Amino acid sequence: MTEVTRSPKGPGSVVGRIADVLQLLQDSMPIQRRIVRPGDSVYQVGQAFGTLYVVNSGYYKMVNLSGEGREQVVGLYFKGDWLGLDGIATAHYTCDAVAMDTGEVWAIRYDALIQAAAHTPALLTALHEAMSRELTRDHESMLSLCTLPADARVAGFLRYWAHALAQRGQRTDQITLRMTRAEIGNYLGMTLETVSRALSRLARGDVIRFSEKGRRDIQIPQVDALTAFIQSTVAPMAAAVH
Amino acid sequence: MTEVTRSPKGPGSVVGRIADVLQLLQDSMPIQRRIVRPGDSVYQVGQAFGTLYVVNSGYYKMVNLSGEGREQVVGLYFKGDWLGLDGIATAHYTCDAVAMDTGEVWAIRYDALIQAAAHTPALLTALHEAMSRELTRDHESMLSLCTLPADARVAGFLRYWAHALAQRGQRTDQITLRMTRAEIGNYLGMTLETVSRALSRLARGDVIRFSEKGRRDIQIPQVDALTAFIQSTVAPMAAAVH
DNA sequence: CGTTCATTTGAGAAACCTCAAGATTGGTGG
DNA sequence: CCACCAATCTTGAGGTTTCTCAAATGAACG
Repeated sequence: MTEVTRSPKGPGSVVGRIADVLQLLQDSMPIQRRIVRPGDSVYQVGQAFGTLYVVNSGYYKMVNLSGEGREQVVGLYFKGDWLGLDGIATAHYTCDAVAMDTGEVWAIRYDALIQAAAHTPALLTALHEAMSRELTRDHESMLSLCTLPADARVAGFLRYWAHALAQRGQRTDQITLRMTRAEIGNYLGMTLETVSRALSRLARGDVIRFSEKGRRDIQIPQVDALTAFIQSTVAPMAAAVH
Repeated sequence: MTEVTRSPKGPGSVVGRIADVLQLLQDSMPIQRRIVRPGDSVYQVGQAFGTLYVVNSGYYKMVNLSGEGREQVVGLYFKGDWLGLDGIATAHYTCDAVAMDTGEVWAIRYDALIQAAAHTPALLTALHEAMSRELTRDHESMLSLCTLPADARVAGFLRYWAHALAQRGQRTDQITLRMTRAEIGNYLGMTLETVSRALSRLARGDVIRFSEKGRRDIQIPQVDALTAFIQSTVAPMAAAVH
């Protein structure tokens, strides 16, 4: 375990760990702050790699483009997440990182990071944990894509978003999605109509509620209900044991 | 197009780079060699993380298990690939790494690797490239899963396997799959019957051929035909421009 | 040389997609 | 503040892909 100055949020908490990494970077590295607006690209596919970006605020999607125009959202990113890790191997970014809201990213030169890590090993730990976390997250995405029906994937998406907010100390009973139905559908491997129908069914079953403010504000009375719903779609006969 | 066949061992070739990494590890790190047999786990989910494994020979799959028994193959690994990277973030492995054939992996203590990297920076580069490559590969998997019909995903799987062999200096016109139809289907998000039908259709269209030796030996006269097939499924009306 | 597992193929069912029409929302200019 | 426009969202009906269930064939192994 690396010994980093702990944030006031409490040692060991996820909120604290995310804040700690940002603090650590700020203290030990040359950081270039960059404000982005909705739709801005942090970096684009094909661009020469050289810098990593750590999210300080805002919401971001990573979009993979195939040669012939197929387009795929392959990841969502929040405060404390790292962008640009895909570019290390080939020295070119392989995706577009797009801001879904106004926010701030911290640009960090990869070579400078490696140098600074020589006398601040915690930097290396932070980088490796970020990459490892993303691998695990990708694997969970594949698990959802391949084993869950559409409604459960949407429920899983909401749970993931709520969990990401909770980890960052924000309330999770009411979340505001930064994505259109089409973007959600692309991320989850279904059409926008299927997303809409899935949300309607979840609302009908009282797993979620739509706020009066608009269809992108969703109330989640209890996150556990989402988990229960997902499990019910995959093992509907769990009680029938004899 | 990658030029692998021309000078398989030449400097700068992919074959050379994979061999170089193995050589580097061997020269600069304490390595523990470990022989595995088909079905053996290199490591298992939940186990405490501590060591990474680099494939020296054999074929491996990474399997993600959800709590309730859902099971998902999330990656395939060949010579030179790293196993165990998912364990860094949480200090516990999050998947099972399973050998699909007899082979040898090199066990490397993560902390020893970090220490050795202090005076051999190339070790760090190799680790980061491995993680970054896997991220990019995961993104490509998601792209396939979400945007391609079943037949094209099977074609993409064969192309991926052939490409992996070509990068390692092996012939690619005849490949022996180490996976059952059920495993392939799990990896590609479809049932074993759909895999079987897709292979039959590819054979009928002469994109592949079955060897007389058995249904797991597949001849690929030209890898480009697989690419053409994939593109034909996603843009069938490409010629109709007016 | 039988037993077991893997594979192929068919027929019907289910999930999801496509196409289409309204309804709602958010932004913009009058 | 209101009216309008463009984009987004919802819902329905019908079509397509893929899954499920089933049976037969082929391969592997003691």
